[in-house]
Amino acid sequence: MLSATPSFPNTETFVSNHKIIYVIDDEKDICQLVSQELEQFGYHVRSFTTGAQACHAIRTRPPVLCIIDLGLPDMDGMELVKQLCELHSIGVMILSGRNSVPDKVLGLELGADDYIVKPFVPRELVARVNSLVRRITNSETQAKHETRTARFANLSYDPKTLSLSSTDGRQAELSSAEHDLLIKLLKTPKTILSRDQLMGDSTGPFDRSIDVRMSRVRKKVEQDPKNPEIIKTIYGVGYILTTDVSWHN
Amino acid sequence: MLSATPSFPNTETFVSNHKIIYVIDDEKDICQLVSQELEQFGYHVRSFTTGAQACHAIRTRPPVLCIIDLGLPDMDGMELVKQLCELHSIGVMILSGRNSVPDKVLGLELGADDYIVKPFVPRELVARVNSLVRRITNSETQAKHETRTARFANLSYDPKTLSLSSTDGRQAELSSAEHDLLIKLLKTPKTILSRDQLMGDSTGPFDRSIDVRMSRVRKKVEQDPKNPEIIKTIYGVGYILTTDVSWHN
DNA sequence: CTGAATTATTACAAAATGTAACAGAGCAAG
DNA sequence: CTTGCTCTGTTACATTTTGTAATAATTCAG
Repeated sequence: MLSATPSFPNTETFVSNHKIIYVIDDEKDICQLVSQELEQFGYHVRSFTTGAQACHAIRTRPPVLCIIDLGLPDMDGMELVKQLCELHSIGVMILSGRNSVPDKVLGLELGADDYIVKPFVPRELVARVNSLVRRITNSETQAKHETRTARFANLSYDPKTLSLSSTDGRQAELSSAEHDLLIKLLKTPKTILSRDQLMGDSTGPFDRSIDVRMSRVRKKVEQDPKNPEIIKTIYGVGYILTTDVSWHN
Repeated sequence: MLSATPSFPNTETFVSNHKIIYVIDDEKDICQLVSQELEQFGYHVRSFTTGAQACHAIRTRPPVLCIIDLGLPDMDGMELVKQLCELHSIGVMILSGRNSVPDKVLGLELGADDYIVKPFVPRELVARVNSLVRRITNSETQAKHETRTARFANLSYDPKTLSLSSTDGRQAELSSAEHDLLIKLLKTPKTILSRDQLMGDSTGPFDRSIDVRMSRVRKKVEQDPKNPEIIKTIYGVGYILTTDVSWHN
């Protein structure tokens, strides 16, 4: 049997980092504590003490997940959670002093992915963040295992051979980076994906490589790359695959 | 709808149920309790008291998620968790009597999505299951965007492509900010909406940006933008979409 | 009708995005 | 090892989107 294991696995290497996380809490101490802990694990953290500030930042630069205190000064935390969850597929963790079951249930049912009660153990918070980030950006692993062919618009993409073919006769081979991007879109169609979500890992915050990759994918996917129909840009947020996708063996 | 707890929002209807969940625990009582609770919420539950049985079933008929007790008789629970997480993109919740932080961290870092300590509150467990199922199925089939086409006045708006076309031949593409605005109007037709309601988030009280956006939307929507018919201004209050709206697939 | 308040529009600046061109890395063949 | 190729990120610049500020037009109370 497995007893208390003194050494944790070196999770830094497992989790793709440089991901952006927002901490929204009116208590500066909490922000600082959480930030510090997460930064140790390679995350890029920004703190906000009001909901309005956070909203603006989320719209400007969507993070991979938000850690939200329910007791904000300027708005109802639950309302913010709800909005966030409806808006994009950003991860939402509630960090609250309220320990009642109804509160937890309400938060989780509104769309939060986790609910942590203060006072909390920093290392456990990090583990939960890692877990959620892993789940959110999971399309990477799925991408590797996917062998079925995807059909969307008038296109057919075979992940085994990385080859794309259109009913109108066009054909193209994708590179692996292009493949990754396309697969992530195909796995989450009709959903806005932020640049962070599309970015596997290994990038700094001043990175435009996604845009270039997207441009390259569009060249092969779109009939008229200058007026994309299949992959649309959502200004200030990310990209979205507008078509349905079906998978075939 | 919601039987047990009328004070909670009716979010169960959002979660697509009839999903299969496996409960793996050597204590039959726990299995029974969890099963019963989850079935009330529409899940399809199967219980296993040994790891071997569960493994076989998982391979034969993969569930959307597994709830695993760490203390199994025939194998190390952690090992099972690890295998599950590596092999499939199945959700994994650990349900354990061990409350130590190292245990939690290990479990979560190995790949589990949640770690619940016994004794647990059944309703919270369900909420966490709902949350995780939502997250997992979201990444497969998700339509966070209105995908139907809206018809109003002599116009037709396709939110998938952000394109607007009129019976008289006019055509326009909306930007994403314009889209947001128009969608809000279309979702609540014949209702006065204040600027705050239309704004969504993140703006000070001295903000006229809505007016500008509205002006831009009108340029594309109205036949004669100088004399708007479809979107009227309510002086001192807000705006209103005057026409009926119907949605089509 | 007059004037203050509110809204519309225009012009401009800032921010975000698209993409061509370049450079470096990796790799296979010679 | 070198050569030539592909892939990929970076840079630079064009373009689009968006908000802000200034100005014009409209509404409403009196």
